[in-house]
Amino acid sequence: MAPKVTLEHRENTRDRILDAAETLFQRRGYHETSMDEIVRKSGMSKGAIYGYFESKEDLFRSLHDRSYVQAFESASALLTAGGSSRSKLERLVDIYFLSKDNELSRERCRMSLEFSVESLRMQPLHRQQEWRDKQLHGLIKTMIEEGVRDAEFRKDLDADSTASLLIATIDGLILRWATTDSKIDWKSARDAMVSLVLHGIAASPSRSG
Amino acid sequence: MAPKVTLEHRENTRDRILDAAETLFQRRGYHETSMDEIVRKSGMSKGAIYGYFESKEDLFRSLHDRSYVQAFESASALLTAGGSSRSKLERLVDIYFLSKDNELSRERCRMSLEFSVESLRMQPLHRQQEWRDKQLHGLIKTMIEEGVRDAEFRKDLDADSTASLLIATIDGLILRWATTDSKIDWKSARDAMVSLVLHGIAASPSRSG
Amino acid sequence: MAPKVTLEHRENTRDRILDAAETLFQRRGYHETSMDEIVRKSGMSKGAIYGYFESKEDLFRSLHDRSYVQAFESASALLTAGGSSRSKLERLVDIYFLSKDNELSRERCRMSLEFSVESLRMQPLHRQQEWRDKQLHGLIKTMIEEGVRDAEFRKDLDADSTASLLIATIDGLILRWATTDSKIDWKSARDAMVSLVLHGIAASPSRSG
Amino acid sequence: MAPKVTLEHRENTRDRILDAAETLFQRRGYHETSMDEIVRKSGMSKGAIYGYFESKEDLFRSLHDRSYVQAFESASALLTAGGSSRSKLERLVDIYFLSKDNELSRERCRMSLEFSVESLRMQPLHRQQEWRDKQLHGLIKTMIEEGVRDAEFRKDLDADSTASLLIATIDGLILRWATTDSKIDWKSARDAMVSLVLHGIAASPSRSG
DNA sequence: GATGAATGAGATTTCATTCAT
DNA sequence: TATGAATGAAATCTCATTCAT
Repeated sequence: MAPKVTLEHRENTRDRILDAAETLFQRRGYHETSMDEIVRKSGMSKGAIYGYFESKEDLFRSLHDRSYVQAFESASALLTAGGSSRSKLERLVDIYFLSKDNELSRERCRMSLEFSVESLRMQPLHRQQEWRDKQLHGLIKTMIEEGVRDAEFRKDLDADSTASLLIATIDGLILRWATTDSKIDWKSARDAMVSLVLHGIAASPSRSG
Repeated sequence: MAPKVTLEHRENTRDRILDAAETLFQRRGYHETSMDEIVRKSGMSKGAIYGYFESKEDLFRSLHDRSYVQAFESASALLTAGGSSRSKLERLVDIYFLSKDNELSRERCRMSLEFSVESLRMQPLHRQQEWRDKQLHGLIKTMIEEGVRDAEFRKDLDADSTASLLIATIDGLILRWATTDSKIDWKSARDAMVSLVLHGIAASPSRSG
Repeated sequence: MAPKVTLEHRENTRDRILDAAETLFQRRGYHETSMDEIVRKSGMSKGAIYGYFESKEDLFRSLHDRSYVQAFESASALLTAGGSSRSKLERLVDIYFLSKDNELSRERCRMSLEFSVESLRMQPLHRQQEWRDKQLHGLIKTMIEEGVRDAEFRKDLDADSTASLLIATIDGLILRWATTDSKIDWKSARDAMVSLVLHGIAASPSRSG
Repeated sequence: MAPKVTLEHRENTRDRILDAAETLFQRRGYHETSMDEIVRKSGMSKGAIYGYFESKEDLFRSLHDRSYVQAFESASALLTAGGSSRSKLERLVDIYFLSKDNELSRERCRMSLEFSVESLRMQPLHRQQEWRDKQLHGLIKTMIEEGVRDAEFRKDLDADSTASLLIATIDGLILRWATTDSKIDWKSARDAMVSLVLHGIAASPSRSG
């Protein structure tokens, strides 16, 4: 009856279910994972799971929520910490790819990608997702503006479109990474990307639009 | 009963099925589309469809094949045509986004994305997909090498990793595009991207990395 | 902790649960109403409800009990009160249709009907129900016998079968009433019924069997 | 491929499913009967049943349809056949209670009653049901008008409300019949009812309104 | 070859009831 | 005694695929 105990208990149980679902969705994909498997993995009963989540889709959604909040907090912390804009850029890229235990997580990227696809058919979520995208966009835009202010980045950069491109580029790397089986030397790929983003590929530093 | 007629007929029928599937997969997604719907849309019988395709997955695969071949041919043609490397870059971006009728097709991007996700669980296809990625990679690598040779691009570019990044960036834009509902001015987004890729974001043209 | 207070409390709680169930069963039907909804509506806990009622079915049964007792008391009172047999007949019909607040209650009729259906599969209850039917039958039989004695009704009436028919006719009206959505002028329907029951439809007053 | 064979086949299969469902719904009730039981009883596969009926509810609806059409045709035939109005009245009552094999079918009445209850929550069907009630009403109204014209029935009868009452009375008998377990001598109950309906219960033939 | 009725395993979800706290 | 989290059997329905005609 003590509410604190009950609440804590609910949190734990919820997390237990989310953990099981995360493992399975990452390993086998959303559609290939059945609720029965989540039941088995989590050790909970079917009814219990439906007491915490309205549906399989809601479970997926909630799982994404948790990941997003974790990732956003990490990104937020790193970007507000000190350091050069360049180093922030590097760390930003890392956040996307490193899981809790600082391991590159291809599975995680795959799930994230699958979520992007599925979320297209989840109307109410879609709104939320767009809001979050804006949040992230704002964060990175600020980082770029700081870089411009500190003269690390070009004066004539449009912070808005640059932020969009940056995000897209990182997303693209995730997609590649998630999609490929061949070993990639992650560090050098990241460095190459940062270098490209910093200096571009053009021969002359002439400014064209 | 001339075999040629029959072959032509088979081709047509096959395309009819693929067209129906394409429309439905794009509109409702792969998992949400049932074979019954494809039967209805295509006007073919169930047996007929299974005469042309081994399974629903095979149908999806074949559909992707057709799209890929079309896109690759377009890319190939554009890149071997004349023009500056910069203009090639611009056109390359366009190819990804423009459907047959030169319309931006968000639906198409979505299906392509869904295919990327699904293909992860389709082992035999996966190989093929990697081979194709290499093909595309080679095409773009060649384009970059030409750009370097013609002194349009920086001398110290690593063609390999630059090609990867380029592809990733474009993929990322697709993902954004497919995932977002808000109107995007496509031309200016593309120009911003090309500009970024060409000149980078760094303030000074000093070469680091 | 005086036992009387506790008993009173139990009665109140019991009624609170019955009220909640009544509202829901009438609004959504027995099968469509879940125990969770009753929990929510009544503001009681699950355990509490199961402390008062053995099962959902028992709850339904008890609810019917309460309604029946109320209705039977009303019928009993009206019939033993003075007045012509004809006026008793009229009032009898009304009792069936008027809820506590003297409003015609279609919902109530519907629930009563649903109960009749469900009770068929509730063996122990069935007995009770038959006993009650007999009780009501007796009440009405007595009323008819009085009517005959007072020369308001035909001498050759068989009180038994006439009572049955009378009940059936009223039940039939309930069924119609419960089942129809169209507005019915209740008073004139009742008067027509009483008139029909009194005088029959035959042209001549000749007595045939 | 011959359509006639296929159509006939479909009809037969459909009827086979309906027969199985009818038996079970009558024996155990709608809610207590599971689709699995219907599968077992009909000898069809689950998929097959869902190929013929959209849902369990649709199956119930269709079953009622079939019964209704049969009953209405019988009623229609009997009423348009010759004979006195009184004999028509008697036969009308019988139709309600006698199944195909001319057996009194309590089970059938129960199912019909349960359908009345369930249909309240089936909106689209509800409309149809009301239309049917009107159809039946019209049929009986005509019968009464003929009785009046032939001077078998009282001149001052209102055909409309009398038809309503008549139907209600029969429905009430069904309800009683369906609801009771005790043996009822059907013939004498019917005769008593017809007699009551013809001559009323009032002592004097004085016409009151 | 073509057809589409039939299959049936398996998916998600519900909900009356129990029982540890 | 009261609570409400947990249970888990059972329900409805889906759908890729097969195969007799």
